[in-house]
Amino acid sequence: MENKFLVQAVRGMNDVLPANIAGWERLERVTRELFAAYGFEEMRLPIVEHTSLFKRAIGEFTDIVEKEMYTFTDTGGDSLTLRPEATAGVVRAAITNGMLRGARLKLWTSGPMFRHERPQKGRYRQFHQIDVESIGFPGPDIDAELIAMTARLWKQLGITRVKLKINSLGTSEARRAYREILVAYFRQHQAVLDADSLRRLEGNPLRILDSKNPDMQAVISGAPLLTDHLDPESRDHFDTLCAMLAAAGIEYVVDPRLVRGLDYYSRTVFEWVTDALGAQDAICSGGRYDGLITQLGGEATPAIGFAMGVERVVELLSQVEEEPEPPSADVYVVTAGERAQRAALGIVEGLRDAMPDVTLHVNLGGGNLKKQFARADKSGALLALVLGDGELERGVAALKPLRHEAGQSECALEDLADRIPALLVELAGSPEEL
RNA sequence: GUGGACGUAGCUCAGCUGGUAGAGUCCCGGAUUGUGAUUCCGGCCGUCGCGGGUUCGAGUCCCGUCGUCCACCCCA
Repeated sequence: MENKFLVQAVRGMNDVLPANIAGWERLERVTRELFAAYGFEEMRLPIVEHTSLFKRAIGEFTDIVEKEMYTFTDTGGDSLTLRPEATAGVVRAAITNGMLRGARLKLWTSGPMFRHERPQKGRYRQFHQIDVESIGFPGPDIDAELIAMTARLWKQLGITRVKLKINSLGTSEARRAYREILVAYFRQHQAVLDADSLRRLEGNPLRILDSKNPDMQAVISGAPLLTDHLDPESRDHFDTLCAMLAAAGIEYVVDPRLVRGLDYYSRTVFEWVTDALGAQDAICSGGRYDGLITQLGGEATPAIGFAMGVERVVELLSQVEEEPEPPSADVYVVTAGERAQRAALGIVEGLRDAMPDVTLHVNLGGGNLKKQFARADKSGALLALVLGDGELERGVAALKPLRHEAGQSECALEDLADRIPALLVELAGSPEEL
């Protein structure tokens, strides 16, 4: 408090504290197992890449590149950037490690991403993504499988307030042609466009379509649809994807206005949204990027991927389930007397060897017995193990149940490793309120 | 980047129209010097986010700034 202006977290960069870690660990565990079951392999990538990688992959005129990247010059004079997303790095790694020839890669990675945005709920400057990429599969079968895998993930996590939106952006040629038609349309109605839309008319006219401004809805609903201007191959690709999703029983809505803010997407795009998180409602989204790899200098390879916002999914998780009790100790060891205190570590190490599954918390930092028992109680332990000078002289220790009326008993030191696990099973079976 | 709300003890909060701060909880000690959670008694903890202004006097009013939250924007 006194050094507040000196010791301060960087804006938009959060600590995840022990009280909140459960959801993170659960999401990490479930995704790890699920991805392995679908044949995806983990890779770990640098957080920093050359700035030019993101400029070329994401697009020079996107918001991310224009105003959100953490870019700096290192002491060698290179322009480097803290990754704002994961796909560019995965593709770069596939190229530079010679993984592309005849590639059929199923990869996933995770970690922090960085974007300099104004923080709000579900949007932070350092945030975490779990990212999945399939490289070398033309689809649409892999498109459907990826989406099915995400649907299964929500099911396994117990998340229900989500909806799947899909769309096709067509090939980059088709998109370019559509873009001209769209710009022509909006220019005819330029008088009713708001300031944001006028700005986007030059840079990224497709984004005008998902404006939230109520006054814009009339113009937008009258705009020509990308869906009506797809090239025949993309049309087939998308129709087959829809049929496969339907056959798999996965609910979706086709949203012709679903466009992405990154330039590399082509054909299939999808987004899982929720109504439970406020304005930052996209929890998982991605799409196909068939042209990106050649654009970055690799041999032509089709690919599709998605990223999930960890903070957002964890927030959803915390809404659907009680925060689990923090892990508590089985046994709390208290000591009485100087000799017992010195002997305690050795005795406990021996017990850890003999009963590795029992969690033993040893009282640290001294304190009288009153104090030690108060700590034992707060630790949640079922049992207190009392090592006192008097007991040790007789070769015994005292065992006191902390959640039961059952009285304290003595046990020979050499029998503790047998007696404690048996007692814990007994005590765990019938917890009483004291 | 734009707009709005809010910053008081470690935590949760109260402080009416300006008269220099309070509760609960937590923590510590005692009643019980080898036995916890309940009870009772006592104690510690604040430059009222920070800086400036108005005033005899500012937690309270004004300005600036930093931070948090929400929305726009953006997106995972």
